Formats: sequence, structure tokens, C-alpha cells
Amino acid sequence: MNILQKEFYNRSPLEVAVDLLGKIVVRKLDGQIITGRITETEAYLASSDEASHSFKGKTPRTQSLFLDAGHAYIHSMHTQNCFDIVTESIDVPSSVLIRALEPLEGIETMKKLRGKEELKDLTSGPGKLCKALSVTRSLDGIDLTKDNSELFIIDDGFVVQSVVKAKRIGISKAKEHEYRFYIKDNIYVSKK
DNA sequence: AGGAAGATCTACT
DNA sequence: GTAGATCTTCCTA
Repeated sequence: MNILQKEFYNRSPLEVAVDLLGKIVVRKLDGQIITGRITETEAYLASSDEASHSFKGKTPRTQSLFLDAGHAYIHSMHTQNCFDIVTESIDVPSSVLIRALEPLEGIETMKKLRGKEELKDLTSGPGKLCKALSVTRSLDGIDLTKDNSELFIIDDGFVVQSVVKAKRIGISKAKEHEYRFYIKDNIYVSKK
């Protein structure tokens, strides 16, 4: 197994967002393994990005964004959770939001957690994938670079053929930037 | 203490 | 395509 290390994440979120496509999220849950390949991401910058949660400074909710590269930032949104990976140095609050996965292992568990049967409904959205992998705020701020973590990202050598760049979804500010990336022609994305 | 906004999802028309 | 559900966090008084 090839777990992505701090050096991978210690770069601009725009680069990390693209490079995370095709990588695999591994969730260890009660001895079970749930995995999914990342098909869609969005970058949130540390400064001059009004859509970023860190734009208005450090608050109890956003403190994980100020951790070092390779930590998790998990926040609640409406009735869901969203999962980000922190990029760049300590006190540089940038991150990459994981927006969609392609289910690989633990599909039965995901179906149970989601209450859905359709494969493409399991993890095709930021809130959906958190539910399918049982990612909750108790994992907020954990280190994603260790294999004894309950959550980490691996590289299995998969090569993404073609990446599509688009505008971010679901935000009301700074909508003009094309900071969203997804694997072309993949059906497990939240929206074309 | 109250209210509004938010990186969403689901169901229904 | 649009509306409604629903909950946590933060700002203001």
C-alpha cells in the first residue's frame, strides 16, 4: 500500500485537487474496510477566496483548516457532513473538498449506511460519500498520512485519462473560479 | 436569545 | 427544475 504523505498535500490546493483524482479513499470501520476511488474534487484557497470557510479567519469550527498538510477538515452542512483534506503549510488554511467517489470495496456496508441500492447513488456527492463511509465530525482534524488511521488515501497507480475543469458547485460567493475537477466521462460525479 | 446562512439531499411536479 | 427539510455555526442585540 502506498499511502499519500505530507509532501503530496503540501502544495497548492489546485494541484492537489487534480492529483487526488483517481486516488483511493480508505475507511476502516469496526474492522471493515470501505474504499472508493476519487472522481471529483474542489479546491478552496487560503486567501482571496470568499467561498472558503477560512475567509473570515479562524473559528472553533474551522480550526482544522489551519493544521499542517494531510489532515482532515470535516464540517457539517445542513444535515450532512463534508470531507476536506488540508493542503499547504501550518496556518495556511487551504483545502481540497472530496465531492464524489466510485465505490470499490465494502459496497454492502455503503448501501446499508446510505439506505440506497443504486451504485451511482452511494457516493456521488460530498454529503452522500460521508454517509456511505461513516465520516463524521469525530474524525475532524485527524492525520490522514498514517496507516493506523481510520481514514487515509492511497495511490494504486491508477492513471486518469482526462480531467475536466469546471466551476464550483453549491456556493454563493466567488463562483466564477474554475476550481472544480472531475474525471471525464465517469458516471460517479455529482453533476456534469 | 434569536435569526439567518450555508461547500446538501430528496422528492415531487 | 424547484421547493422543502433540517441542523450546526456564527453574528447581532
